[in-house]
Amino acid sequence: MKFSFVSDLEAHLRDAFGTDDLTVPAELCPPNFAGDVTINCFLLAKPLRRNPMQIAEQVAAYLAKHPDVQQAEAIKAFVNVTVAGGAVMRDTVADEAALLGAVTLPEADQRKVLIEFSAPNTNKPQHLGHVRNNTTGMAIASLLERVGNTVSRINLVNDRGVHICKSMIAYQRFGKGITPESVGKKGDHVVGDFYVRYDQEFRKQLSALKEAKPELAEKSSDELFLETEIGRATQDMLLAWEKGDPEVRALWETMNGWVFAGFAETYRRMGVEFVHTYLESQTYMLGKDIIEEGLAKGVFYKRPDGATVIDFEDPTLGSKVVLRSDGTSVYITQDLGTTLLKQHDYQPDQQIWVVGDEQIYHFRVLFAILKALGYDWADNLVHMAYGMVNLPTGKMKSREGTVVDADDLFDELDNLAREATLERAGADVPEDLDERARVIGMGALKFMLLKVNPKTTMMFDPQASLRFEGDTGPYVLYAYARISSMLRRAGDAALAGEVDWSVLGAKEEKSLALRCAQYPEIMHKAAANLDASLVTGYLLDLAKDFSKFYQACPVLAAETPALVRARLELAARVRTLLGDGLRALTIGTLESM
RNA sequence: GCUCCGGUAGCUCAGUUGGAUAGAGCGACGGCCUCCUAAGCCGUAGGUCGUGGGUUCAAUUCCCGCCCGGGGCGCCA
Repeated sequence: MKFSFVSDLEAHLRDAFGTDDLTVPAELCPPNFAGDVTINCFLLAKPLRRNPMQIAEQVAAYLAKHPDVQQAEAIKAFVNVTVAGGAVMRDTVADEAALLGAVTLPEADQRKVLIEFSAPNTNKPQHLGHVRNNTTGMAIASLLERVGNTVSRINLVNDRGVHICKSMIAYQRFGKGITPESVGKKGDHVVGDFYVRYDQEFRKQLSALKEAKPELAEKSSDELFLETEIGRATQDMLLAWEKGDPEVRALWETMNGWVFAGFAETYRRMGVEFVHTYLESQTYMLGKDIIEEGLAKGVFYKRPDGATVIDFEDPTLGSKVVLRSDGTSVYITQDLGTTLLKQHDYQPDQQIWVVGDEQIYHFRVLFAILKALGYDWADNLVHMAYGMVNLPTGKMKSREGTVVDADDLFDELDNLAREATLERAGADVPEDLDERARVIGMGALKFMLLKVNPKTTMMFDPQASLRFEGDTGPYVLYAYARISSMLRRAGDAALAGEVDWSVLGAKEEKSLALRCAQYPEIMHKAAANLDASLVTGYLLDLAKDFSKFYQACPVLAAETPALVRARLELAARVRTLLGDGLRALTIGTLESM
C-alpha cells in the first residue's frame, strides 16, 4: 500500500532528520482503534535515532495538517490516521489496471520454474492425500505464473516396480479376465481392487507360513516377503518385466492403460494439467552414469563391501549409499538421473517438487549430492514439503480401507452442492445446475485444503468439509456472485463516464478499498513463500469486508447517482480481485448462486 | 539415541523481518429478510498462547531446558 500522505511524510522526515532512504511502514489500523491506517513509530525509532513516542507526536502533528488526512492521533508510539475518503480511493482502487498490474513482478525477478507434483503410483486410485498434493501443486504453479514467472507443470508417474506387479499377479489369479468396461468401473479402481486382493492373499500365506514355522513369528512381513509363494511369484514377475517378457509386458501395458484412463478422469475433474508426464519405466535406469562421474571426481567412493557411497560433511546428513554392492540403483540414483533430465529438458532457473514432508531428508540428500557434484543450479532446487491429511478416525491407510477416495469425495461434494443449490433456488431450477454444483463442490474442497498452511498436518473432517458456510470457498464465491448480480442489474450504462470517488468515505467503504490495496503484496508474499494459504486467507478477508460493506451501504439504492456509481465501481474492483485470486488458486467462479 | 515439524478458545485453524487490548470459522446462546441473493449481517459467552528460565523498552513470535504428539534417520520407494 502506498499513499500520497505517506510519501509526503517520508520526504518530511528525511528533511527534518537529515536521513536518506527512509521508508515509513503503513499498516491497516486494527479494528478496535479509530483510524484507517496506522504508522508504527517503533519501526522508525532506529533509523531516526529518536524516542518512538516523540516521533509519533511529530508524525501526528505533521499529518494533521496534510490535506488527505482528516485526523491523526498519536497513542503511545502508534499514529492512527483517518484518511479522507476520496484520498483513500485515489490511492487504492481508482486505477484498476495499476492495482492488477502491480501483481506482476519486475522482469528481473521473473523466473523460469519447473514444478513437479502428483507423482502417483499406478497400482491404486488417488485418495485425499493425492488431492491435497494435486491442489497444492496446481495452486502454487498458477500463483507463480500469476506473478510473472514462466511455469512448466510436470508429473512423474511411478508406473513400474513391485507394487504394480502385485496388482498384476492378483489379476492373473483372481481376475477372471474382467475389464473396466465389463464391470463398469474406473480402471484405476479396478487395478486398486486387485492390489487389495493381493494383500489379502499375501496375509493369508504369511499366517500359514508363521504357523508352519513358529521361529519366524517375530519377523516382519517385509522380511518374509520372499518366503511366501506369492512373494516369490511377484519377484519373478518383476524380473520378467525387466527382461521385457512379452506376456508380462502386455499385461502391464493393459493394466497401466486402465489406470491412466482413470487418472485422466480424476485430473480432469480437478482441472489438473501437465505439460509433460515422465514415466518411471522410461527413467528408472537413469542416474548410473552420474555415479560413475562422481566416482571419478572423488565425490563418491567404493566401500570395502562394494557399495558406492557418499559421506557428507554435515553430520545430520551422515552417509548415503548411491549404488548397491551389486551395482544396481537405489531410489536416489534414479532421482539424480531424473533431476538432470528435467534440468536438461527445460533449463529452468528453479525446480520445485511438491512432495510430502516425510521425504524432507531424502531431498536434503538429493540436493546435497548435486551440490557436491558441482552443479551450480543445485542451490535453486526446492522441496515444497506439505503435511499429511488425517481423518477424525486417525490416519488414512490403504490396506485398512480407511482412505477417502478422491472420486467418491468429488461425487459427494458435487451432490451436496447440487442439493444446497436446489434448496436455495426454490421453484426456479437453474439451467446450469450441473456447472454450479461442480464449481461449488470442487471450489469448497480446494479452498478447504488450501486454507491451511501447507506444512501443517491437517485434519480433514468429512462432515465439516461438506458445509458451505463460514470460512469456506462458497462464501467467497457467493460474494463474487452477488457483485456479478448487482452489475447485471445496473447494466453497462451505469459504469460509463467519470467516477467521483470523493463521495465515498463510510468506514466500510474505506476498509474495503484498503483491503483491495493489499492484494499485490499478498500475492508476492504467497508466491515467494510458496504458500497459497495466504491467498485464501486474504480472499476471505476481502469477501468479509465486502459483505459488511454490502450490508451497511446500499449500492443500487444509494441516495445519489454519484454514490451509486462510485459504490458500484468499488464493488466491481472487489469482483475483479476475487476472480483474479480464485483463478490463481485454480478455483472457478459463478455469475449466480 | 540423533534430527525435523507441531502444541494458541470445546473443535478446526490464522497470527512470518519481536510491537497497541492475541483473531477467524464452526459449535453454543441472542438478534436481523415489506429493502441490491439470509451460502449473508450484527451481538454475547469462550484463552495461565504446552511448561520453566533467558534476551529486550516490548516475547505467541528470538535463545536454552523440560513435557506431550507426529514424521524421518535402510544396499525400501
